[in-house]
Amino acid sequence: MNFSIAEENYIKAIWRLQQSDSNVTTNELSAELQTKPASVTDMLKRLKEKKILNYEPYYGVKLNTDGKKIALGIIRRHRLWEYFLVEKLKFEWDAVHVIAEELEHVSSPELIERLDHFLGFPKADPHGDPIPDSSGRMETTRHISLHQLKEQQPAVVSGVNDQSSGLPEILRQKKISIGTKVEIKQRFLFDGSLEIKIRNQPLITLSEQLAKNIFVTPL
Amino acid sequence: MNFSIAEENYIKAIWRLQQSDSNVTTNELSAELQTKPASVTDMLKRLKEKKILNYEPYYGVKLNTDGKKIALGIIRRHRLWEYFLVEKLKFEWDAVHVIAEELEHVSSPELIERLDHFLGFPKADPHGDPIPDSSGRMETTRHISLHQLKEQQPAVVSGVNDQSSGLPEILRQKKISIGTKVEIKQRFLFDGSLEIKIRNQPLITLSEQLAKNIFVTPL
DNA sequence: TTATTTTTTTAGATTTGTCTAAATTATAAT
DNA sequence: ATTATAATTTAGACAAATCTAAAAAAATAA
Ligand SMILES: [Mn+2]
Ligand SMILES: [Mn+2]
Ligand SMILES: [Mn+2]
Ligand SMILES: [Mn+2]
Repeated sequence: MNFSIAEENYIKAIWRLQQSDSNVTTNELSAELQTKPASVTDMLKRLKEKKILNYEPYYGVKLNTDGKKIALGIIRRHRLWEYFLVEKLKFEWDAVHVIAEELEHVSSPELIERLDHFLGFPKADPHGDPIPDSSGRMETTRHISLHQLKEQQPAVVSGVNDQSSGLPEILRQKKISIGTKVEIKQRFLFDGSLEIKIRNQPLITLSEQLAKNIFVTPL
Repeated sequence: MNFSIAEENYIKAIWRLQQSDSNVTTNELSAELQTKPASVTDMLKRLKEKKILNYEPYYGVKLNTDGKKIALGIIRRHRLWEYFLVEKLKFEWDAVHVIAEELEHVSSPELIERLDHFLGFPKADPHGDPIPDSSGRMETTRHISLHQLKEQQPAVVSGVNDQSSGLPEILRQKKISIGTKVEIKQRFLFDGSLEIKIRNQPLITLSEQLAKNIFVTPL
């Protein structure tokens, strides 16, 4: 089956929301996609027709097996393009999400397989998010935000928020990137800021805002 | 101003038809775009509203200065992507046109400038068609089809039809590619076939059909 | 349990891009 | 100069994707 750009954006949004909350509501989707709830209802009815999700009026929606596979195909395209934009075209990684939102809808399977090969079959995109393989399999990363990390618990930076602009600049200055080993030494309740220890570096301070945009995997 | 995918496809089609025939008709466009003449009329009225072309009901259409600039932007994107697909992803050049038809509509100027840089500022796409620069300037190639070339007139292959599938295979077998020096030794009126001389090679035979899909610049 | 608030759906309208069938205009033929 | 043919436009319809305003249902509070 073939999906329009609008349909693909809905499918991807449902998939994303479904990760944290298995049942996705109309209002959640409307917020995620910047549309009105009435438009969401219309689209859900159309996608139900196409048999890729279970939609129960008033009770929310959930992608079925086919729907999930389609979503992972779109996510694969999105993340491969993001990797291309950063690794080959030398974009900063806070600029690529918007462009990949468009590129992900180019629908040639052969294009994506060749792109994957050209890029050397990357496992993760520039934000640390795993790239599904051509059959839709993807490693489930179990990472939490640095803000949620316990004190004195060593962890490695495994991801960053893909939407926030200006993040690369501040992380470069703080000498933090994906793969950096970190540990929270002190947390201030006053403003949520953190004192962080990085190997061979003096203690550095991170704001709550910043810590919420960095994701880590505890060791 | 911003243009939809449908609008961009019309603009590009008008530009192409306008090259051989300054005044473009509704039926020509309808054939080129595989739509009905009535749909063309509707779109021409919309594009006239946007002031990128001169459209006189019953008398055809012509892009104005703004329209031509927009067209060249789309053509630039199309041809840069084609170059990328062949040079980097190793597609055969008969497969790339369809994919570039989609990629050309991704609308980030920064993306295209970086892609151009990444590719080393190529001057022509895989079919020998010139790539406009970022301000829309493009060398005007004056090439004719090999079928139209005069006998005994040396010429160099400067382009191939970008739409015909199977062309790379036969040209590889005949040892013809862009840059090859050719000369027609004999033309058979019976079937329009040609006897061609290529440097250091025995005479080869080309069908009329094939000769019409190869473009040359007389020396 | 009833009333209030919030969420969601329905009804009806709009824009874009397409179509078919009919009417109109231009062009070619007699 | 009519008439016939071909090209083009208009009229009216439709699907996709969106919206606003109103109605309905569900969740929450009193
Ligand atoms: Mn998108
Ligand atoms: Mn990403
Ligand atoms: Mn196109
Ligand atoms: Mn081309």
